[in-house]
Amino acid sequence: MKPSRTAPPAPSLASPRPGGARAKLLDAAHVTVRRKGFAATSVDELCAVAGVTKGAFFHHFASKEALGVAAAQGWTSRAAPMFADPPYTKLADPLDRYLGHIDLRASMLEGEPQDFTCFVGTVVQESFATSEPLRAACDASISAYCEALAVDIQHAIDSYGMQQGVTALGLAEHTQTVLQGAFIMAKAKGDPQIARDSVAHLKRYVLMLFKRGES
Amino acid sequence: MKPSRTAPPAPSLASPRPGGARAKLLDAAHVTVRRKGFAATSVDELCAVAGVTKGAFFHHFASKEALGVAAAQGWTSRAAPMFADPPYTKLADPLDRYLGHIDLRASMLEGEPQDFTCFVGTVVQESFATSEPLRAACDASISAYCEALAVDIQHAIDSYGMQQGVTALGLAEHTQTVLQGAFIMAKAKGDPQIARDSVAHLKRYVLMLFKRGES
DNA sequence: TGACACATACCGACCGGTTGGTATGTTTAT
DNA sequence: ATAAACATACCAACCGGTCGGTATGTGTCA
Repeated sequence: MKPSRTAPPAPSLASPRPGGARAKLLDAAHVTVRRKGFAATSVDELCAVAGVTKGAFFHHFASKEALGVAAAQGWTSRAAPMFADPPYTKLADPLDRYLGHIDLRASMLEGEPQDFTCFVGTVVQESFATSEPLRAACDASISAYCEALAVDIQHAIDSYGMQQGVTALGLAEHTQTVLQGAFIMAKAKGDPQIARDSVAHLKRYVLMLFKRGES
Repeated sequence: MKPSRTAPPAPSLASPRPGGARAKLLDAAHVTVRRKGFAATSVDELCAVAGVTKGAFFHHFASKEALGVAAAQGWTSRAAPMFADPPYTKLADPLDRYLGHIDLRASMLEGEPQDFTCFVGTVVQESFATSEPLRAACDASISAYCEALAVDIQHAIDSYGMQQGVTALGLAEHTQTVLQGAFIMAKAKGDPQIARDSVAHLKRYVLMLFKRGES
């Protein structure tokens, strides 16, 4: 609430040093919050995981909520290379690029849920009604993902055609919906297999929509 | 942790009185936890919402975790009438019954997210790695839903046939996956429209799978 | 070059309030 | 009467956040 005492508590916007306390706290949040949730993760624990002190925490972030907002923004940048780097992005057919992305997401569903699930999906579920800044930051991250994915889908629709009522952004959002739901199912079962199965259903749907599937 | 002092703290299993403190606390948990999450909901707040005292709370539940387990079990019973009562359950065609259920779930996606989202989905996301009893109770509730839904789907498959790789239980689980994901998206956007859109995609998929849809 | 002014990064003891949980007394239905 | 159902009072641990302080740059002017 208060604008703090003498020094503004978010000064390192121009210097996101890789080994600095700020970056280490953001990493610690991505790891710890995905395992325990946001509310159940204390500032002290975040500091312990990051190997910094509480003084450093409140030097870089005005509050725990502000750390959450910054971590949500950082999650988007962390996920960005997933769209730029992989080999399937070089494919000529935009539908192949979309399908390649779905395959990539399916292949990531391995190991422990806390290692493949989504930081912003976890946070928004707890905070949507209690913290508008957190909700908005998580929404921005999810929306950025959907909009990036919608580009290839739109190109695929332009090439292959599409039935009424299906839009590129809508299909991208449905893709994200299935992934978020798959994370919850994997957490409930303690096994990522059920998540892979749902992504397989999604791929089958996409193939049928674009009339590439058979039977 | 400790097995408690003199009186066992869960004595009212044989007397689930409708107006009793136990039932009121379970209701309060369903309402409050869906809005704020499990960890962020304190025992004091639960008691205040239920209109009972802390003494009553720990008379009926050995711990906050035990309340969560009981509330997850209670969520299943609370959702049960949704499968037994509605008019579509009287339809002769099992596929119509499945589609009727999807329509019902879509029609429920209105108002504030905290009023239509899933208690066990919310809880399991926070607790899957930190409380095995909670995770198991949420898993049991979700699995019961999927198995109930799979009955009609299996009948539909028996009538209409199905391509390889698609099972009744798998499709029921995918249905649940889309719903859980839709809840998260609605929370992020603060608007249930995106959730309804995803359920529409699910229905289109089911229609195509059973070759009832066109183009 | 060097010294002064100032900003940034970080430390860790400390604070008041809240937390889940306990101990014990009182009411109520059988 | 008696046991379950509830209320009151309380506690130690932990919570997010604040505090005064230090160490290390970094720009500036002589």
